[in-house]
Amino acid sequence: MNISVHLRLLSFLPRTTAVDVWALVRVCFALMANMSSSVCMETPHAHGHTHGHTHNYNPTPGRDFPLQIDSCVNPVLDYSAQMERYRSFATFYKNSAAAAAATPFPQTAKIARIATPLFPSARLSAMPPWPCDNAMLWGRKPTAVNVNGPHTHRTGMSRAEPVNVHMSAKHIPQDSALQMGADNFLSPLAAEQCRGLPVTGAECMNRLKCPPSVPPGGAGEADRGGTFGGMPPLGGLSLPPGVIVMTTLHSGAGSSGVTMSDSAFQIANVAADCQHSGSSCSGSPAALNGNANGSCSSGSSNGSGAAKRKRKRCGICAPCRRLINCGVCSSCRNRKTGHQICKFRKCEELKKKPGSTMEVGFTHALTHMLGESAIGRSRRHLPLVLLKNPPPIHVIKPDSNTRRTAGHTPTIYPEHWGHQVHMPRQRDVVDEPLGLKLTSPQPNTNGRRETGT
DNA sequence: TGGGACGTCTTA
DNA sequence: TAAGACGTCCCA
Repeated sequence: MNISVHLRLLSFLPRTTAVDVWALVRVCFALMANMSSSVCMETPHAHGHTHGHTHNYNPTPGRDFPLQIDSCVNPVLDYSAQMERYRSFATFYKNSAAAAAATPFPQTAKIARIATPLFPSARLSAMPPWPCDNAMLWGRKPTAVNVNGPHTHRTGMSRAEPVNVHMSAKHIPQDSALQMGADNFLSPLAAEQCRGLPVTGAECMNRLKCPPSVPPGGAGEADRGGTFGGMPPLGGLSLPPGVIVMTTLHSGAGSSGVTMSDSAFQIANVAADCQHSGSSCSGSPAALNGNANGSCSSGSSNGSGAAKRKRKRCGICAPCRRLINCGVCSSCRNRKTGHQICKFRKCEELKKKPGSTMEVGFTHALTHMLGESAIGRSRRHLPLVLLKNPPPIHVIKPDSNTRRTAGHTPTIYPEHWGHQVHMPRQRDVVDEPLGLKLTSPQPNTNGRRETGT
């Protein structure tokens, strides 16, 4: 589907004013910009050609609608093709893992290789196959789009060529198509705000683009099949299937608000857990870390020597929100023996030693903000918005092909894409933030054998 | 009961 | 110090 198609449709309408036409054009452009690359801003009739191609288009009702439908399907075809490409590359990486392990490879290069989108085209062009995922995190500058001119060709785009309006979308190089889609959709402001934020591009896009009036759990991203607001679910080449879009309290574009949203939610979790688990915490921020120095105790793990509870993923940090195993890191390769989560999904909080978490800083901040030790007291002392409106997690229900076997988070390999996945249960996020159950140093009950391997 | 994942120790 | 290995926890 492309703009020209809509303009063709407009040709069937009664005569409208130029202003009306371009108002509709802008609407169509806003809706379709992220879906296709076959963009030509001319109306199909009688326009002066200053560019190199001509339009031999005579709309015939009843004959042209199949063409229009075909144009609508093209993005879906591209999507399937992208998924097929991804699976092939996933297979490639999987098969070549052994060879890669045997070959000396600089660590930085290895990380870069893993962290880079698996699509070669995306690597080459710094453009992921879905425009809204990690795109902005790669520092790609969106291209300004001028849709106001009556004869605007999008030849000013960075790498896009002039595209014939009659060219089917599937004949267009995918890079160009995707680039155009993303660039049309993103504003420079959005890119700047997303850059550097510890969020995925998808989430950033939601934060930036979702209107504040969209109620959590309503007609949100999940209901639209993972597409962004304002985009039709079919053909919206936005997110790979299974990627869950997490929205936050703040729908505004302020980066500070975004950061504060996550942080505040984490604080809320900490405080909530203290009360929820029947624990009693002192007002000391250190207690909130749940480390041995804290005075937070609970019924299940008191300081007298109860079993040390494992910390759990915070569910908030970027790695936690990453849902798909890279499949190529050592943890993924040695999953059976390593028993470790993908390195890129390892919770940032779990990477830290207990007691060196960020809650201390935010606890202080919140304490100062509220004028009292809210964390050490009760949920009643938390900002009401945090209690009544925790950041919603839109969970896409897994289909029948996606098993839920893990105790924590399902492992999603690239080859599982195409099925929908879901996030760690909300209870993991809300009820058991990291560290709170840790009370005192315990003898090593886990650990390896006494004798080396 | 199977499997994901954390904690800790060992090794390079 | 990072990475790997493995016991153990935890959950469905």
